[in-house]
Amino acid sequence: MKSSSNIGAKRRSVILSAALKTFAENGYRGASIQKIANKAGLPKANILYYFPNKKLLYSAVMQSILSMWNSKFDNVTKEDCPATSLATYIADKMEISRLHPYSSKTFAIEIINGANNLDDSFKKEHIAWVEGRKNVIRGWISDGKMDCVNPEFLLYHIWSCTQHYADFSSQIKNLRGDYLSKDEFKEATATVINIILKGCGLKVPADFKL
Amino acid sequence: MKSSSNIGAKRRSVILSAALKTFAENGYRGASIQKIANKAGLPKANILYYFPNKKLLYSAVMQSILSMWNSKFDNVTKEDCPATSLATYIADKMEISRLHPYSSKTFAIEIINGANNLDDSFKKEHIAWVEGRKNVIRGWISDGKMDCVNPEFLLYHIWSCTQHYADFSSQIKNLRGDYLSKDEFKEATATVINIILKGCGLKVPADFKL
DNA sequence: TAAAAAGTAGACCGATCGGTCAGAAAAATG
DNA sequence: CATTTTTCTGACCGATCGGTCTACTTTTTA
Repeated sequence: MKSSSNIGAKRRSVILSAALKTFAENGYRGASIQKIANKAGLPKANILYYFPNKKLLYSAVMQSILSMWNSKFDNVTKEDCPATSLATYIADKMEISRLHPYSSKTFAIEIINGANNLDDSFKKEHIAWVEGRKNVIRGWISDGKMDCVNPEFLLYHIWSCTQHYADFSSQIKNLRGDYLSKDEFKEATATVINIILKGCGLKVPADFKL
Repeated sequence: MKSSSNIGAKRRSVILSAALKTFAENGYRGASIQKIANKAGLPKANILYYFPNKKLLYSAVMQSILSMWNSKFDNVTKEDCPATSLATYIADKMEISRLHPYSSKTFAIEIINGANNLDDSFKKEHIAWVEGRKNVIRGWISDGKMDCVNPEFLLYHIWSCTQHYADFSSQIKNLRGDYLSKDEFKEATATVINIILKGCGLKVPADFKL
């Protein structure tokens, strides 16, 4: 029956991950279909069999990245503990940077280049998400649970610090001689959490564990 | 006399800024010499008259970016006030993000893509610079002037938060409807300074002005 | 002012780009 | 087994790529 779609799904997945890595290392234009094909171990024409053109392949890669970005923080309300919620969010984002650096890099390049290949639907979703999270943070502030910090700038702050460990990993490697180990990543995560939470007038909960 | 080198210097400068913008918006491969020529208002062959090939043009662009990276923080010692020094450094970096976003973006893309086009000499300089700054921060910590924060991670923290406002400006524009105004940039700068300084156990000096 | 040097620019080159196509190979179906 | 459908792939296409070359114009120099 549909074991045909089985091999198709497997190929698609191989191509997507080869494409993700190639886009992250070369940018959109620099990632030729031939390079992607080489990395996937398939002839070029086979890539175009599964993804009729480069834009569609790129969109599929971008879609797989965005679907990975949902987090527990999406459902946090102002009744939740701000310290725990923010610390968890930061830790989650750091874990994404550690485990999926190519996704972070490809997304970063897309934004840096002007975000011209992102659906308007995603952009609107993103605006709504941020609006909701800002309201939660505002609630925490007006309840006196944390310092009066511009909620939007706080979100930027969290995104930038955490994504940095994926996007700028080559710089970090140059400075340290090697990529961060899992333990070093844990220490970096603790540092980011400490600075941001303390910087917002929050204490890292005693029962919070990485 | 050397009015010949005058027009040459002028052309070089026009080409460099057109190239910078084109690299930032398209990445290295996506920035074709033709695109750069169009943006500079010159025929393609004229670009190649001043910069014999694309790599050399890119290197020249990168060099002009790196020469802009020098800051007052380079000469700070552990005798200086950490709060003032760090606040000033952050403010300087934010000002670079505001005034030279294309430089920041082009540099970011280079690092994200693996930093394969940076001279080893620059990389070594960078390592030495970081080592020096880490020692200053360690001095502040051991003198009890600030919290015990991993100096390297603190530098990463500062770099990421400040460069974010240049590199991810398209995302910020999408969320706010427009780019940050000069005043909004000032507010963002204050927020970054507050979070990081407080996060390190420092107080923003009363006499510190943006 | 004449020679030399610097700057301009169109035509052109081989290589690579994204993408098409026809037909072979493999797999599923009846 | 026959046939239909899916998957695979080398050959090929026009466009664009980075880069060269040559001839022309402008500017500088002696």
